[in-house]
Amino acid sequence: MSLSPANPPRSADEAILAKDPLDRSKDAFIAHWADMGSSWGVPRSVAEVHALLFIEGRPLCAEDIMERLQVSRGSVSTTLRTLADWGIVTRSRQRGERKEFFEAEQDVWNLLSLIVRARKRRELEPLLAALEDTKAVADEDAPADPVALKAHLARLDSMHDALRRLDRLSDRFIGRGGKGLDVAVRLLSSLL
Amino acid sequence: MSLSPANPPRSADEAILAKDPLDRSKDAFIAHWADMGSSWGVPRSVAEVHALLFIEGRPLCAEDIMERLQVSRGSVSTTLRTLADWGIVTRSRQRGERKEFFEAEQDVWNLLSLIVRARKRRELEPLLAALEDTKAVADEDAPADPVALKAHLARLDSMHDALRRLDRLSDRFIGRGGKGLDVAVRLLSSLL
DNA sequence: ATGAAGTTTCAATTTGTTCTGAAATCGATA
DNA sequence: TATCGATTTCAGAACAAATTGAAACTTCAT
Repeated sequence: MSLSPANPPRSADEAILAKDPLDRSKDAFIAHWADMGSSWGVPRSVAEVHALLFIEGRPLCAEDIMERLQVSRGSVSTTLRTLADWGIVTRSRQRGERKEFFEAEQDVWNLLSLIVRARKRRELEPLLAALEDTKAVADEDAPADPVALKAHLARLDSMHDALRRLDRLSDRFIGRGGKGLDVAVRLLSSLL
Repeated sequence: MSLSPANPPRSADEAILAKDPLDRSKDAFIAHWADMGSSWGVPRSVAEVHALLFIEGRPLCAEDIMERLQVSRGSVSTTLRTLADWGIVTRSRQRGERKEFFEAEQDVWNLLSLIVRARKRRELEPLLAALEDTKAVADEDAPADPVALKAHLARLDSMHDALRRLDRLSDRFIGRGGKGLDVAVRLLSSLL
């Protein structure tokens, strides 16, 4: 059991318990980041662990996280695997320590790039493939109503084209060796 | 009750029942769009209704949607309100009809702009405000460890700055008029 | 006013997701 | 290879979200 500054708030409005202002601020950050995560389909606890690692800015081990966030071993384990898969958290060994430590990407643009990259791979690419199939299905056999068919294909195409464009763009700016998200943003900003 | 080509698949792999290829293709689109929605935190049924309206490309009434997607009246009502709030579906009256009809934005770039705009308002802006508070909390009173405090504030700032930048960017390119996103993407593409 | 058609609301339920905790597994050490 | 600390797995528990269905409400025509 721990006597440390634990009890992080589970929702954005409860950051009231910790004593040290610094810890209260960390708790607040964790809570807000978790709220954001939730509404983007990231499990709350995943976002919480990430927020903790980001805001601590130093490697923590599983136990540290369990105590600080008051979650189970199992949950921490799965959560860390997820974050490592996305590439926004990296495992590291600490000299002389047997256990693993984890730390979060600290550069925000890099962080955002990694997030975008992961979602592109997991979601955008499969959708593009699916849209191809969907188009194929439409004129498989018996094109009953040629006019309706044409309009339908036009709709699918407009969607497919737009998404493919975003896909290619992100390859350029976000993909490994790409120019970087920050460059893209700077460029756009400068172009008024 | 309906004898129409109903029974839409609930998940991407079941688009096997309908007879007309056109309908099967529509079902496939609906399923894939719904899958995508789910992983972005949009309730499946909301994404399904939107996909149906988009792919039909013509106004439908609540009853049409209920039958086609086999969902309850209540669900359709809530769902349509959500979509209307986001601005990607509009209500319309049909000459001589008492009931309301709904149709989806057909221009994909416009659609994407509207989605981004809605999420910015609902999620990004509140988060930015919350980060301000979070910074304020940190040096409320008793700055126990000045060095740690400075590092902490630096982390919060880097996050805050990056997000604020995205916020301002989206104002420029997505704010009101339709073609903003389209233009932004074209610009970036052309800049290699 | 009254009734018919359409829509919204909301409590109860169903459905789906995340978390826990203990057991199994891993892997470094001696 | 036996041991010990650390990690992963997984079935069930706990929790959260979405859906239903029926009642209440709104609107329009007469």
